[in-house]
Amino acid sequence: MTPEQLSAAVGSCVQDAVRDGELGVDAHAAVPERFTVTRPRHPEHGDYTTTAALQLAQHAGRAPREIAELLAVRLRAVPGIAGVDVAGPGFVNITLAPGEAGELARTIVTAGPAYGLGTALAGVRVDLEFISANPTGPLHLGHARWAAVGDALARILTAAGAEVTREFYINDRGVQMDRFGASLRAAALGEPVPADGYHGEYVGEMAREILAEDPGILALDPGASIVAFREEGYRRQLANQRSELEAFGVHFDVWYSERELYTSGAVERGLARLHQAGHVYQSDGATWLRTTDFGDDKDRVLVRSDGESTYFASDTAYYVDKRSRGFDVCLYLLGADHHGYVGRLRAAAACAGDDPDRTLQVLIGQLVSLVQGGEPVRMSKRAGTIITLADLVEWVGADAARYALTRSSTDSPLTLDVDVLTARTNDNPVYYVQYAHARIASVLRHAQELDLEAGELVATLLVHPREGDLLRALGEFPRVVASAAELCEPHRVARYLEELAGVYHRFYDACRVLPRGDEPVTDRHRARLWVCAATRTVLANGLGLLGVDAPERM
RNA sequence: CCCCCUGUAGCUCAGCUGGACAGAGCGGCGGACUUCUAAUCCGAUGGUCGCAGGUUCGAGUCCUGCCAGGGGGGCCA
Repeated sequence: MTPEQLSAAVGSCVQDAVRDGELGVDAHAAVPERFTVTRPRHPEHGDYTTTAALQLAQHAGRAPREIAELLAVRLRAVPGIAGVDVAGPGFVNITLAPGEAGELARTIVTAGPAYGLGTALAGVRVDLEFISANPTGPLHLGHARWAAVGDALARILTAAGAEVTREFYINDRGVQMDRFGASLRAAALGEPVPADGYHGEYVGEMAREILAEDPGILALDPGASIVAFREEGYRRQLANQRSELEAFGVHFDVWYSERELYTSGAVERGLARLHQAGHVYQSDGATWLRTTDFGDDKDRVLVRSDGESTYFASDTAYYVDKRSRGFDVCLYLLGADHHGYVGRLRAAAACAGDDPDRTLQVLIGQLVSLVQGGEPVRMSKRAGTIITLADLVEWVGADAARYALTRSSTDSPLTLDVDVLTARTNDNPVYYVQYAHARIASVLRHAQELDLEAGELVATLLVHPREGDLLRALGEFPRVVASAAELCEPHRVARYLEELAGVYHRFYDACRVLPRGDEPVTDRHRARLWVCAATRTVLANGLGLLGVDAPERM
């Protein structure tokens, strides 16, 4: 019996009790159809606990303990439930019949890669935009966080049934691009880079490459030369970013150019839509969007008095364009330094006629910093002391990097310690999790060598406390995936895997799986092999959601 | 002035969207390798959950106000 099935059983017991008028609750009152069952911290509280009675007591005419007793009577009649106790103020503690938990091993092994998938977001089309760096420099550590988190989130939302498009918005329009071109040209000429330009070492390197390939580029008049450098630099930088991300295991379905937004007429269409909705006005020679109609603290300029469109115009038009491409939800992953966007973006969505609560979701992630030798390492794309995504992958490998970046809540600032990450010690929990997987793979290899097929599962033999712990942990996986998707919090999967790995290691320590020496093969050996196979499946599925490899050997 | 995030064990951080006596890893202390991978496990130690109120059967979790740290507020990008 899975937690989901148990939860449904509790729900139907409640419904029946309400229907029979046992609870003193109005039959038409809003009673939840499902009550979550949780794993109690202490074993003496049973396998699962529900607080349904405590919740029902709010609008019932009976004391919580009385309700709990009534539910207990009904739950005891449910097949697969061995015992029900009422404790404390009205907790209902449930103990499953021997073998019920063990059957989960069969369920998991049978489902294989499908174990953990859900349908909560079935049919929902999600546009997930993340990173969206300027094509003027390498991807840095901050981008690395969004790359890891964004890709993991995409995988998790997909597992919850959503149809996800990973989208990268290329900021290839505006003065930063011109500054990039001017910086490249200055470097090629051996002149100092303008103060407002780009000063990283990569600028000089790239300038030399461009010059080597096209020596005539400096013969152009300065304006044309800057444009030529800009375009060639753009092309190379974008290609670099793309290959760095592929090396990191992150693949985007759509690379959307801001320029394209203009050449395709998307900006005009977006502005027309806003005009039509009546939220656009002229003032001081500029075109404004009345975002204050929808909670923004001031109106925003769409077209400046000099005729240039603002970034806000692009962002708004881009949103409208995404919606017109059929996405139900536009999900943005932004750094904390862009949180000022959220209010105006929501207002813009509302101006376009949408309900931002439904169609727009913005995740604000805190910044990443780096320490080395106890000293903070400044990272600035313009200053040149920059740690890139490629550096990180080279130093610690994609797995460790992705895992370290994904296991923390994006609400927390993340500090990566170069010394720790480069030392390759077991400080990094990814090894702990991967080791559990490799350990199981090893056991299963030995089983195969012994010609010991898992065979028939006699689930009632799985009665050791560590086996119970492991099975209960395995049962949590679908709910972890579902909540990670609902809350857009990939780190929940990582934390769960660490817990599962720990539970497995303790099981392994206490429960011998394979027969020793000439010991005859028993059903207990076989049952434990089933549990190992199930654990391996969940570890592999979970690591897969994070984009981290599940190694056969370590 | 306004907005966002954070404050939990020596350190880095979880805390299942309000439940039972507050958790993990790392560091430090003490143990376990003739046996399936010791990248592991076990034990002891370690916390007025920033402070003060409030909501209720019940608060690390929700509300209000403070304190501290970080990040933002533009006809910049």
